Amino acid sequence: MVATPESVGAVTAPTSRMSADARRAQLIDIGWDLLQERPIHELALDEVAARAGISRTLLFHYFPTKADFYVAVVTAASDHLLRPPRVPDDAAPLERIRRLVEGFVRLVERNRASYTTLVRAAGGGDQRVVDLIASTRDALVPRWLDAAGDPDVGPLAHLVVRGWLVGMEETVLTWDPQQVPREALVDHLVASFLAELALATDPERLVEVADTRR
Amino acid sequence: MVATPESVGAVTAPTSRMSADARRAQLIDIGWDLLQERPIHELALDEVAARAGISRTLLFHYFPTKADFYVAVVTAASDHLLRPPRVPDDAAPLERIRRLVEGFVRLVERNRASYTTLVRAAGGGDQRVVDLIASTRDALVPRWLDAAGDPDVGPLAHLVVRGWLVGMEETVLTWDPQQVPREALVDHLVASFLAELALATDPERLVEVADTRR
DNA sequence: TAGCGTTATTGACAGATGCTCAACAACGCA
DNA sequence: TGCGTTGTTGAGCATCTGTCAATAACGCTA
Repeated sequence: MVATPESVGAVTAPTSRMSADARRAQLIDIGWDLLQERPIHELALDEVAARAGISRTLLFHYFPTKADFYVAVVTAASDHLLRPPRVPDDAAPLERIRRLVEGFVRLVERNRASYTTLVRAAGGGDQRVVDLIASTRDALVPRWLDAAGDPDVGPLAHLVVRGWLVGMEETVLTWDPQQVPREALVDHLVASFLAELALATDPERLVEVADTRR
Repeated sequence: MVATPESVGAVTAPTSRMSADARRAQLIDIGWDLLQERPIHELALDEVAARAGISRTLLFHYFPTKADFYVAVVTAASDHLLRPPRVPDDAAPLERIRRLVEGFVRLVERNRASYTTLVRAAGGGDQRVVDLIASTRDALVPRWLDAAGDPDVGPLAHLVVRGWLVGMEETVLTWDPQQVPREALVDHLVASFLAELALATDPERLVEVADTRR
């Protein structure tokens, strides 16, 4: 279980003997909280242990190395934040894409700090974390293609849709609602995705995309 | 001076007394080489000093903390790799954008490992590095807008062009020339940028973009 | 309830690393 | 030749990761 914003700073009760699973979960929870405040190399395991009210040795009992601990924390956060979105089958492609965009914007609105921490972890940390984020992104591509009604596209479309997703991530993360209205952002992202996909598969369809914008 | 792929592993001569500037450059050079192999938190300053043939103390003389050293290394690499591209004024917008895309693809082709190291540094390291990469990207946006002949656009266009640039970065970095021909990639990116910009400013122009693809 | 195996838990220790301090030595200049 | 500037270093301190052997709490069975 990963810390949600509500549980941040929750003081854990003075610890007696805990079950292995509960202890692991507690430590990961604390690790995630602390990782919001500072990057991994500035985080001492002493502090994690202290917050849990246990000795540092016990931490090493559950996670052989600091890197292992780090990977466990980021993996848990990834499971929590990047849960694959559900798209209703009955809606039209345009509507399904809009739902996906809406879902992501909402996710960032609710967990901006956590999400930033997570994607930044993709860079600095362990190779396993880099791979984790990369494979999570890879897994996202077919979902968006399915939603668009274009499941079977060539390698170029796969490649650029993946890039588009990363670009959208950056766009939404740097988005300032004061400068750009929420609806304008969502509208643009939907049209942008359709245009990108059309360009990579069937350029004639671009005209249709233009139509949806008038 | 940042290490180019050619200078990697160059053994520096046994050191006598060096000028401050030369020593700094040498240390940054070595730091960059080592940063290609492993992330910053796995890099011991002992090793940097050993490669330079000096004591660890001297390293601290030039860079007060390890973080300072890291920032200096990444900054130097950024200056070298992200040098602002030159665009000829005489060409048409379409051609100028193509030049920019070509330039970036070529940059990645020549320095894939270095570039990956650099953008990954944006995540793991110091806050100053995060800011550096962010401001470098910000500075890139007006250049692309100028090239497209649309210097004065609204905040939405700024935002999405910035996102598009990050997406393109990801696309080119994960691009596998075996699966997608170089020309197809470049063609797509050019059209994609124009479509993105058109969507954010003047949707009617999308039709023109479609024309350039037939 | 007593005994016993399992395992959660810990204190003490070792090795590595970031960083400080005071002193030395090479160089330029009057 | 002498002197100030500065490039350079070894020794030492504090912190942090990781190890090891021992302890104590718990569940299970007789």
